[in-house]
Amino acid sequence: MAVSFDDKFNACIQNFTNISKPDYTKSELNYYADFVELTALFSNQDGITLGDIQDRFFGEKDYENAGKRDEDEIFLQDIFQIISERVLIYENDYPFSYTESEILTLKPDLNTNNKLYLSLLISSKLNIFNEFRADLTTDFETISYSVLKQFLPTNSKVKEFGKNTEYEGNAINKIKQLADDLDLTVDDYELSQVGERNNQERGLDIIGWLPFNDKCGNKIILLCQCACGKQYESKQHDTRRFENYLKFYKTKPQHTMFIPYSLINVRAKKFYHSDYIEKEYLIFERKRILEYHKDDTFENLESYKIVNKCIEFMKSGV
DNA sequence: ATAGGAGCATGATACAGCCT
DNA sequence: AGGCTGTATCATGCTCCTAT
Repeated sequence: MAVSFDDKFNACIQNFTNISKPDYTKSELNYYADFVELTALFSNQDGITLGDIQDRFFGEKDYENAGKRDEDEIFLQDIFQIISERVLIYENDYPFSYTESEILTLKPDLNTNNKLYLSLLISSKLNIFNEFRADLTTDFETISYSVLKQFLPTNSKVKEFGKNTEYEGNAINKIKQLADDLDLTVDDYELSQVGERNNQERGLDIIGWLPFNDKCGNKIILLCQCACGKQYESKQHDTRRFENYLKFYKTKPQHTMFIPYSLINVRAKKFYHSDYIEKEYLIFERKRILEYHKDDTFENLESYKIVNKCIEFMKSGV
């Protein structure tokens, strides 16, 4: 009854084929750019052009007036503008080449970071890679863990609190153990509000802190949440709950999110979708994750296998 | 068996823009 | 003005998964 890897993969390909045009909101060009990159990944080795995407998105459409047609044309150009930007900002990490002839194609030889890029791309399209959802979300947490370790000074502590956690018992017990590790006390009333039968993590996936040898609770602490789904906005409150459970001492924890989407807007030196990102959050998005992933964590993950399968699939030229 | 969590789909509602 | 249409937002519910 076990579904094989190949079956799952084929189901994903089918999911992708069934979507001729994803219906994100018009302004979400990033998401469309991701979809275009996926199209290039699953095309045969010839790559794709703006015209191919035009056919895929609007092939059936009868235009009543030229204005609408122009509007769609500009929309497509804006998407490819984002892709041109990505070529520049991701440099060697970018797994695609976008040539002078304006063909988007997968590079022939991909290094680990190129594959990690593809993994993040796939993880941000869980509706398509639905069959691998569990693998992709747990692997994303593992990747985020490794990134945070690389990002923080070498003596800092980084722990997984979600999947693969070393903390045991129900949520209340996990939080108590964590408080102990951090030399903090818990707010008993707030903690009593957590169900005894809640065995999970209450929205904290990873935690990192800069330790001191003393037992004083005054320290820099990062509370991290990993979110693959498109609704990462709505998960931003999750780590805030820990400000109720734990009595932080003279410092505020740094709320942090890991997101597989590409959010850096180079020209503005800010984020795309900036209005979705709350105050006082540190964001690790696609570009930053690639910048700080330096060890071999990724190569041992299921998502690495999935990426390789995609590449193999593309080269077989179906 | 059960609870909790992740993520998505769906449907109701409100609203802006456009046509007549 | 009235009505049509596409779009955005929100709450709800569904499915799948995991830990106990």
